[in-house]
Amino acid sequence: MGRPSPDTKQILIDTALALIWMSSYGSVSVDDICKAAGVKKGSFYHFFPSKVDLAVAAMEHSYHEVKPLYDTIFSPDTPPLKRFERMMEVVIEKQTETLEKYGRVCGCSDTSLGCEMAGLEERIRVKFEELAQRKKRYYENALRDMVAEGTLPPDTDVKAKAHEIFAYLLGQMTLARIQNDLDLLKRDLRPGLLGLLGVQDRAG
Amino acid sequence: MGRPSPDTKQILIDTALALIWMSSYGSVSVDDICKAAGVKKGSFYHFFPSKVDLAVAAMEHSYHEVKPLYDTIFSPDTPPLKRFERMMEVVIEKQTETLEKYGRVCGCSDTSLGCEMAGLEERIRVKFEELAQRKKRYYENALRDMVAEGTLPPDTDVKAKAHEIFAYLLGQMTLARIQNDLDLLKRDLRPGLLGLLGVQDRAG
DNA sequence: AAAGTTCTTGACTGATCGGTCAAGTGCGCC
DNA sequence: GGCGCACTTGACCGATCAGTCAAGAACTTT
Repeated sequence: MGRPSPDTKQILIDTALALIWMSSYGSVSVDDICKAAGVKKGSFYHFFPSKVDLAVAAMEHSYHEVKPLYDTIFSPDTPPLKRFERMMEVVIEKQTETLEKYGRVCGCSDTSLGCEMAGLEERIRVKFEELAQRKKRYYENALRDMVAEGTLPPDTDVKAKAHEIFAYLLGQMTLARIQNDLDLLKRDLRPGLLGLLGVQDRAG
Repeated sequence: MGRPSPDTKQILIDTALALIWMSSYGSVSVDDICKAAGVKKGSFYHFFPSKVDLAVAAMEHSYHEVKPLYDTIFSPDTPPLKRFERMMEVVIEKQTETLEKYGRVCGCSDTSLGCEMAGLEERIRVKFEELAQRKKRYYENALRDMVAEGTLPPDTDVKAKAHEIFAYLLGQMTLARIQNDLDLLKRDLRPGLLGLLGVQDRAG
């Protein structure tokens, strides 16, 4: 067929992301990905020198896909606390989507991949750290606005608090994934994050 | 040699736990475990019908190993807030141990195994859920004491708060594992958990 | 229209995977 | 002292693993 499909690479990335997110890196083979993507293995290795290269590309792609949404949620035009509240809503919406689309709660793909592979593949660890930094920057930015408006005390360690919030989100999503249960996330995500922010709950 | 080694089974469990904790379930083969344990594969399958059976046994074993410590930390003889503070110290001590012993921050073995395998092996999901429940019971117990002594408001949802704390710990440990970095854990674990508890930091 | 580049194809490799098996080997017990 | 059970051994299985390769097909460039 020659050079007909210029998006073969993108199909591979999308397929791999879905398969690995649903199960795990180790349990999804290159053959699995190729079969699901309708692409031959030779083509796979034309675009990606190895399986981990595809995984790294998938991490990068998944971030670029949600970045516009992050920019909207964390718009300086929105009151900072509302940004966090909107983010929690979106997290739950996204998890509901994967539950419907893939039949299970999938959690955060970067975290699952990172937890499994960061110790074995340095490039995955590096990519995770890069994306984590970029996400935490949104939180830090909002926290600084909260300090400015007086919602948080002026001596707040913004970087530390952003890390705490990130860890908490990641923990809740990972638990939801492992237990394949959205109800706990829906019930407990919000009050915990508000507690971390040090603001009392004034009901949804 | 006949029947010389009555602890072959235990050696296999210990070896498997260490190897899987360091890397991942998928990247450690039965051959790897046998080789590291100095046991032949036939013996492995004499004791365990499959690789996942060993993993489940390892999860169970790791819990029984720390249970006495949990009982000490969460002794009703200790003021409840102090229990949480002591637990955080122990978490950091344990992570420091694995860093020295295995050369990397390993996080929580159940979480890593659960995150990787819960969607593929129902028995691992079930075992994770059982152990998570048992750990959360310690937190709930301490939280009830905090309500009783007036540190927490009487309408506190103890189960929800225990879940939040569990998720936060799990998130911090998973991040420490992925980034292979103990410093963030040391800096941020404590203030975040105190924030979740709704008590201000009165310095360590 | 010829040459060069990009992509596809399918057959192939050696290594490794989880798991099996028959044949021992040494011990406790009658 | 011999029977039977618990355990060990090493060879073995078919399937699958990540990755390779030579050949060809379609497109671009000249």
